[in-house]
Amino acid sequence: MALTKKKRPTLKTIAYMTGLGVTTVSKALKDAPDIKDSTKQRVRLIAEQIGYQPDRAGLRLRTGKTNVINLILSAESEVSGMNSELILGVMRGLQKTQYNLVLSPYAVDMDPMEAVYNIVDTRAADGVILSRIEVNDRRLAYLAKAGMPFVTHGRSSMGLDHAYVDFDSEQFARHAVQLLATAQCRRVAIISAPLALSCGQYLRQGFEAGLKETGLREYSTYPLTLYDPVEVIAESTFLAMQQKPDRPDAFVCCSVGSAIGVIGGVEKAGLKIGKDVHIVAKQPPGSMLKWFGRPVHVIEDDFKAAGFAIANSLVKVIEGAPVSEHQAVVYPEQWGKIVID
Amino acid sequence: MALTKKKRPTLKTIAYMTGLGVTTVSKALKDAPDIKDSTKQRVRLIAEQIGYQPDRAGLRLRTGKTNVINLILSAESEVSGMNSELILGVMRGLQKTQYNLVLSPYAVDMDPMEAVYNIVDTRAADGVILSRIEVNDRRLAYLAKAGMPFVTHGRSSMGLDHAYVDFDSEQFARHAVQLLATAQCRRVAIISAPLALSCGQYLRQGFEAGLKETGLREYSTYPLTLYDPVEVIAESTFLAMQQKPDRPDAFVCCSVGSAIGVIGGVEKAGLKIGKDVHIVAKQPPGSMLKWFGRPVHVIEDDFKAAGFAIANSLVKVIEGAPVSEHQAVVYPEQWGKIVID
DNA sequence: ACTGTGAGGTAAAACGTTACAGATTTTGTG
DNA sequence: CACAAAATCTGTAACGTTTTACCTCACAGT
Repeated sequence: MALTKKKRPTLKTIAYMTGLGVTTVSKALKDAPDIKDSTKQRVRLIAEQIGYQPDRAGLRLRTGKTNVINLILSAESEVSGMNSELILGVMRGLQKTQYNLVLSPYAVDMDPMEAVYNIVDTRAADGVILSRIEVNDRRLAYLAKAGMPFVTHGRSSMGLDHAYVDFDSEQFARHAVQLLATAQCRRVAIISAPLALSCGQYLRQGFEAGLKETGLREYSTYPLTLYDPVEVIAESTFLAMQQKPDRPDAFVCCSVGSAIGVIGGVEKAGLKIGKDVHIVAKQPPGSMLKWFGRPVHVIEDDFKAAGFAIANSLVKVIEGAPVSEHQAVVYPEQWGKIVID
Repeated sequence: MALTKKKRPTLKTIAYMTGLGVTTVSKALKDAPDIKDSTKQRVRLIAEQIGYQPDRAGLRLRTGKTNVINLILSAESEVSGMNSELILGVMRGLQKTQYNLVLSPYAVDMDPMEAVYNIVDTRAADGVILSRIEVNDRRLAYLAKAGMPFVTHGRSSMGLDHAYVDFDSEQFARHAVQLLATAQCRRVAIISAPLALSCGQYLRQGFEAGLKETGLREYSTYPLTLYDPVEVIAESTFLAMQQKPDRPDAFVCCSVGSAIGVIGGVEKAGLKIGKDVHIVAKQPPGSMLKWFGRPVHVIEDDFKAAGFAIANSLVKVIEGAPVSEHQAVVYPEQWGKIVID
């Protein structure tokens, strides 16, 4: 019985119920100054009662405001744990806001610009979140020129002033080398990010600064990045371990996966982590790394917190806040926590 | 230069360019039967040229079609790897379609129905994807009654015919017990999903069927689920190992995290995986579990593939396909692959 | 009595789209 | 050639919202 097909209430509904005009209701609900207080009260009461919620399509059509935030991310599963944490953080940051989060994939086999083009010229979102930022990232240039607000996870070095939240990769790499120096290491290898990415650059800089400060040498011929499969990293590490006189005795790993690969390679060569080889790794909080039970120096990079901060910043930037006030480089105060079996 | 503020082309633009009416253009683009072929050609050509794309807001306002698919997921990071893979799969499945993927968080501290209510009565999506399905899930009942298409990751047992993609948990648990029986185990514990979840039920059924077939006994007093923190699982396992005469010598682990916890607990007690204790675990492909180098029987649950299938099914269901044609229970053909150090 | 002012309200238009009911042109038939 | 029928095209209204410009009324000042 009475499967009353209650239609969604609109401004018109409220107008009818109050006896006012649609315009008046609209203004009352947004607290315009030219509506009597008592009227506003009345309108709000009814709106509340019947559960009025503005129609997103009508609003969007009229005002151009989409109430959508678009998160562009790689559709590959590499480092998917990182993506996952970032998404979670963004979701939480957007939770109490009016914004919907939509995900745009960007496959490796397509032009990275495509997603950006699409969002900009269909005006599909009020703001955009990007990660995997390149040193010279055309996407950012395009978004900036188009006047589309955006916040990136990672800085860029193209003289473009934009909002970002970034882990201090430079400091991480420097500290990592220092830690390894105090552990009496001599030859250190780094499994970094590709140099095309801005974090790759910062890691490099920090790493080299660390080498200079400590006098450690780099075990170079090691062109791996954290995007390489664990298998590959393990195998390369195994091979490196065979270089009897000159084998690396220390690794800086910029991801959990690469640390695991290195552990695998080292142990396959019959050597021992924490004795023959020392590792400093970056990981998100709660990573499984510690359950490996190997003594690895760990520095935490909290992707979820980053996502949260990014979401908050983006909302502010959309509301017109200057991007210069939303540029954060973060680093855990308590770094170098050592996890031992 | 000429930063011509090119406005987005609309039907009106094309109408003006072709000299036709807006209605005609609209119909031509959707291949209506009452438009001359040559006209359609002409309209399509121009639309192509100027890069016309229908306005989502206008369309949605007029037709009620949102072109949005909503994925509801827990905002907690527990088992986030799984979420992540599922999301990736869904993204890929929606890649070439007209649909946008929007993510709705559902925090533990809020009514699980809230997200569903919201989507339904603001008509925020054309279809919904749900996971973590309960035996008797009110969300599904509500969606069904509201006529909102949905596909779940997991079955439900409430006599409601709906579309789903599900891993065959029952078979998994049964096979797991069989594998453990051939390894000469006697007392087996299971770290399952909560019984409130439908997969918890299936796991239980399969587990008990396996016990009956093989004559193995359950090490019961073990109320943990895969949602418990790894630390807790490790500690409980450690304690269980102290029950000298009656300690479990086998574990069925329904997630990577629980397997890791069990490994931790067992080894803390000074026992050896593969000798004193055997483990069968379920994991997504590419999990880090194998790098633990412990001999664990592994059966793969491909969340990404599930997400992909779910997305495809949902699109079909939205288009009116009967849900009975979109009910899949999957299980890897090649199961019981054994990973040894 | 006329004018001006401010408070409180409103109708109409517009955003981009499609359904509906016509309108116009072309074709077929006797 | 007339006229019906078919083919092709079009204007209007509507979806829900906000903006713009306008209306009405009461009241104060002259």
